[in-house]
Amino acid sequence: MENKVITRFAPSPTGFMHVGGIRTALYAFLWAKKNKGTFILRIEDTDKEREVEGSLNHIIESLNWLKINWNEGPNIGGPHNPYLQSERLDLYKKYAQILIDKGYAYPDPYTEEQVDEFREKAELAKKPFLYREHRPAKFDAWDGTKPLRFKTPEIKSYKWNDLVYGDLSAGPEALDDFILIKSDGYPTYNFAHIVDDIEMKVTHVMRGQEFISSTPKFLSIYEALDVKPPLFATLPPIMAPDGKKKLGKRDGAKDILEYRNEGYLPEAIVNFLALLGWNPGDDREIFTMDELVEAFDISRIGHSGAQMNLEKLDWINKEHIKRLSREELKNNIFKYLPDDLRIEKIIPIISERISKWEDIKNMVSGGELDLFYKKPIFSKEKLIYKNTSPEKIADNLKQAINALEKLKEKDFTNENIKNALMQIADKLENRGELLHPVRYALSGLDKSPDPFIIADVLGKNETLSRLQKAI
RNA sequence: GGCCCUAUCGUCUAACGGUUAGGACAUCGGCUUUUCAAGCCGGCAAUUCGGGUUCGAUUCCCGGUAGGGUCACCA
Repeated sequence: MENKVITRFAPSPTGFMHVGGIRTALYAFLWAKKNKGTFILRIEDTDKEREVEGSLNHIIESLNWLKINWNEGPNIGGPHNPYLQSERLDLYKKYAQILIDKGYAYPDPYTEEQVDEFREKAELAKKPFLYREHRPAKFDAWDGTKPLRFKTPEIKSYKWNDLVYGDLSAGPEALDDFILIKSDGYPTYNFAHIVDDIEMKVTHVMRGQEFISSTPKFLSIYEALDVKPPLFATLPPIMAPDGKKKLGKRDGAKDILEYRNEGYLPEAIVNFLALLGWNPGDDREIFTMDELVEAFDISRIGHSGAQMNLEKLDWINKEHIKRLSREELKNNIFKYLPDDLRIEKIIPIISERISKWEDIKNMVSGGELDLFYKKPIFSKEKLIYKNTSPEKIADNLKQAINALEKLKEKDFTNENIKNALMQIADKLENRGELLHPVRYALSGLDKSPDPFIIADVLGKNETLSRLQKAI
């Protein structure tokens, strides 16, 4: 099993998850699954300043909801315990010592203020800030109170291969003596993630485009440690709705769990995000998770940023709703109804009209379902179909009542009602002379489901009573 | 400012030198029909610009333009 694929998703617990992070997690997950490999969840909690309480649970809940399941990680453990970086500090110290021994790390002698000054100077001169230009001539021993910096072995240009972007390169200004261990004893991302990826034997690293420019730093660390780097797969950014910049929390990137609250199916979110930056190479658009695993391929990940398209998400969600079993539909729908007495009959009305569960709320209060929960209020004028006379309409309604009365209670079904009414309607000049007033009498709405299903749902008594009232 | 990445319908994208530039969402129109929704059929709609290379460029190269990223004791 030397070639086993191992991927990881390594969020920091600094708040909720949004689509960007989820998509990265999804791709790493899909790639591991496709190759029957391992998907690791690792928590990069090395910045205690930015840490947000409850984030870890939130991350776990979000991924669980979407069924992006990890083989190793917090709360389930694994061969590389623990999976919280804050609990792996000894390991980073060990690797830091290796670098110190090799002469590739040294304590930063400056104060933070001094470094800030260097930075401001560089900014003023419109030059990139490079700490290494201020690298001290000789180094003290590291006592742990100062930040430990990497001593870049060789300042050069890097070229490397990326599974998505192909050949990438960066100039020497991408290389610097960055901090390995902070003065608080915690490692930086730049260092910790490399140590962990080595220890956890990660084979494919997937992450956003924003890391391209720091890849030379990572490569120089791998070189200094004399370890072969993993394969890199860089993901294109997800853009804010205006398409102008990378989507971030500030641009309205939502907590992924909000989509759950609004009534999106996890399968739809996964499907949507999979297609945002990747395509299967054919015309398929609707995928289950298993189908995604099957179809996914790194080589078909795109290079350019993609904008969130909520309308498409609605459509995808709708398609997934269509594919639900009756039982699954019922389980999702009943929560939104005032009572579940009529749920069996109402399901078809709902399922073809909504794109997400939350839409049912609007159907119940003031929408197409309202008529089942209270008596309709209707106007005489609207009962009239086009130019038909009121007398004629009343007569038609009477015929309808007569026909429906003949139906036994248990035969009072959508189909039988339709047959009975259509028989009358077909004799008229216009079916609408009967069907419109019936529909309107039953619903009191300009827009509603068809009269047959309404009558079916209402039942015989209520149907006749409403028709009688209309006359 | 340096370095890096990107550029096909409004949006997501396909076409990896030769296609009437394809699909999907959205939109518009028609059919169906008692209204709405759904469904079916159809329309509109794109290769950022300028140079090359080539018999031939959406596709390869160079440049412009535009957008994005990055230059932290954040990840």
